[in-house]
Amino acid sequence: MDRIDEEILKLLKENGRMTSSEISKHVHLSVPAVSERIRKLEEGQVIDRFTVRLNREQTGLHLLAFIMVQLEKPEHVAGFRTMIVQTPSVLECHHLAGEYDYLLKVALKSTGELEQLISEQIKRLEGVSKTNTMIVLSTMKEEM
Amino acid sequence: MDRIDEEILKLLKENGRMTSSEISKHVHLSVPAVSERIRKLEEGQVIDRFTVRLNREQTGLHLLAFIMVQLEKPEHVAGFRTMIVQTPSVLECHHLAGEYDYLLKVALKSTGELEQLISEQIKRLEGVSKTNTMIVLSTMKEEM
DNA sequence: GTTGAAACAATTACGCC
DNA sequence: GGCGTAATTGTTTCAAC
Repeated sequence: MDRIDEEILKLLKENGRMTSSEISKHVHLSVPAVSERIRKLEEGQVIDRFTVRLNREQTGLHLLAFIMVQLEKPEHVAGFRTMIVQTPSVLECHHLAGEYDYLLKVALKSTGELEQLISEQIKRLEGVSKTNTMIVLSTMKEEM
Repeated sequence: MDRIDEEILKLLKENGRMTSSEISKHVHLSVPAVSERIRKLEEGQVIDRFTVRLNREQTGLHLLAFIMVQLEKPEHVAGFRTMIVQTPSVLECHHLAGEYDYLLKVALKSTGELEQLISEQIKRLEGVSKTNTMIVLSTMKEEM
């Protein structure tokens, strides 16, 4: 990972479909050299994967929220985990140190969907003792 | 946005560099038809952009945290905003409804860097009355 | 790392419904 | 508007160095 790799990653972050020939013009390297560097960045797991960033608003997901969840005992983690993985509206789930055990980032169509998620999916789970929901009004920055 | 568009988006989410000819085999459409659909998804802002997802661990960012920030008065927002935009370790910043005004997602190399971010950048700002930091132990799910 | 040829993919122009 | 085919153009891969 040298300066050129970092430059390539920066370009690919801005446009993941930028061609190696286009990148080669920026970093002043031949096309095979660029391709090989990208291949190695993928192989070395620096690049997790190429993906597409969707506009949630355009797909009807107008509501973004963070839900903090407290789980009573570790034996309830398996059921919680299953629910998280199977629920597409849960974008992120982090295990936390502190008062709450998990932080969920969820994208939904409406407050109705949020109510349903909290009442019928999260709070219904065994072991969920407390939740705390933060509604996002607007997003200033959102990167990976 | 029909079923085929959704299938294309699903494939591109998994691999943003998948070629149109590869996609065409999955959706049973000609290559120009696939290219045109992708172009329109970009034009119609459903696709925000193509990007690359990096492995934070591999790039030395071993610490992930969420910081909730309370700002006293709206006149302090401008300075806060500037700091957020200029700080690369801040991956996300959401304006919240509730007790805290902002939620930050930050990726750092160490707790030392976290201490520095909180003490020397965030708390030093005018108007920051309270912060609350949640350290991420592990991440179960992280999508866009 | 580079270059150049071969293989592959995207784009364009067209006709079709 | 949306699609397919075929020719052109552009890009990547593979070999040799």
